[in-house]
Amino acid sequence: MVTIISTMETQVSNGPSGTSLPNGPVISTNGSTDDSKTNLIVNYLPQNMTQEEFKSLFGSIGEIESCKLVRDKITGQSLGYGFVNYVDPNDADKAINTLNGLKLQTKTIKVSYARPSSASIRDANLYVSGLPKTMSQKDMEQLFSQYGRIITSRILVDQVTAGISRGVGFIRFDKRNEAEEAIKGLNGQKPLGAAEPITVKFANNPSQKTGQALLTQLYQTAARRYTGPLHHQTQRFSVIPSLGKGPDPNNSSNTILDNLLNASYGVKSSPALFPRFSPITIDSMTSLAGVNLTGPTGAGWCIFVYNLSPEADESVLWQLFGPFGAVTNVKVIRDFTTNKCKGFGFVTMTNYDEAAMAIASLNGYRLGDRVLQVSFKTSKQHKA
DNA sequence: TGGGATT
Repeated sequence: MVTIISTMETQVSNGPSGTSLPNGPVISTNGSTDDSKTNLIVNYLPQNMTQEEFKSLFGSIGEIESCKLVRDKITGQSLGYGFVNYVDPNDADKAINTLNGLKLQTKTIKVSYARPSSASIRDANLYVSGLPKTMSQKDMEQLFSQYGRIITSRILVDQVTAGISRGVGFIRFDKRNEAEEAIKGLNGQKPLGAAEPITVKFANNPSQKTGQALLTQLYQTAARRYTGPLHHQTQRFSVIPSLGKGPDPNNSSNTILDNLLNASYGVKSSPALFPRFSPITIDSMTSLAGVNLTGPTGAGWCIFVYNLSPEADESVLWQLFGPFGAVTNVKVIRDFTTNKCKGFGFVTMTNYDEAAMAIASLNGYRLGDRVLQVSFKTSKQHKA
């Protein structure tokens, strides 16, 4: 079996249709609301992200009218995408600008305006095989674009051959009838200069997954939850979040973090540095150091982040901690009058191993001209 | 011959 470690993909602008309108919900003459400027679709969400985490992430931008993580009807498993409808169109715009491209675990999420829901846009995804290995994603799009508007395209590439095309890809059209026309026109045809004909057919639906495949997926999801991130994940993506105003991931000043991550990511946990939560640990820590470790109090593991800049906002914390695992909440503590960050914040993570990995990796991390201090949140019981 | 975009 060949492991897919990366893919190439386009980002098609999905902007709201029509002319610009004043803020707030727009009521049309037939009574339906026009949510084209407030309703977003979010793609490539991590498989284990919950509805609550989803809402927390997008709620950090502004007031949400409604949001939904789409799940499989039968298994309840996340389908990896969801919808967020904001009250204010400005917040929808802000969400696209600040959260599109955010790295969460093994995924890079995509945030764009949702197209109006309609039967005509369903089942418009095509599976293409037999592509010449030299054909780029752009070439493929050019070939298919004569049949309609392309929403996404992707060519699968192989790890061992350093990103060489596997001759297999996907094309999603805006409309199903466009996809049908593309099949009629291109299935069994040789692209210009190609030796072999390509195969074009409708792609399988996620809900058409076999029972066996679902079991495999469930097993892998469960295994990942308990053994920590897979080693190959460090190769798929830079685990160092690329922050617009932060340090350059390619800059050598981050080599300490690089090494820490590369050393840490293949292992299950760092028990010597971060002993697992247990009553004995709490007792000894409390009595010896006058410090209480915060346990998994239903909400998860609370992490204290110190030395943030006055301009820091919630999205910085999402960007820093999101790649390490499930984050349920982030909070920047601000001065009441100036609304500037007071230099610290909190992050809540669901799983101990992921929280420990985030702390081990981000404590001492240089964010701009500041060095972060990151630890489990403690509460001083007795002042020395 | 296979990722995950329409509630």
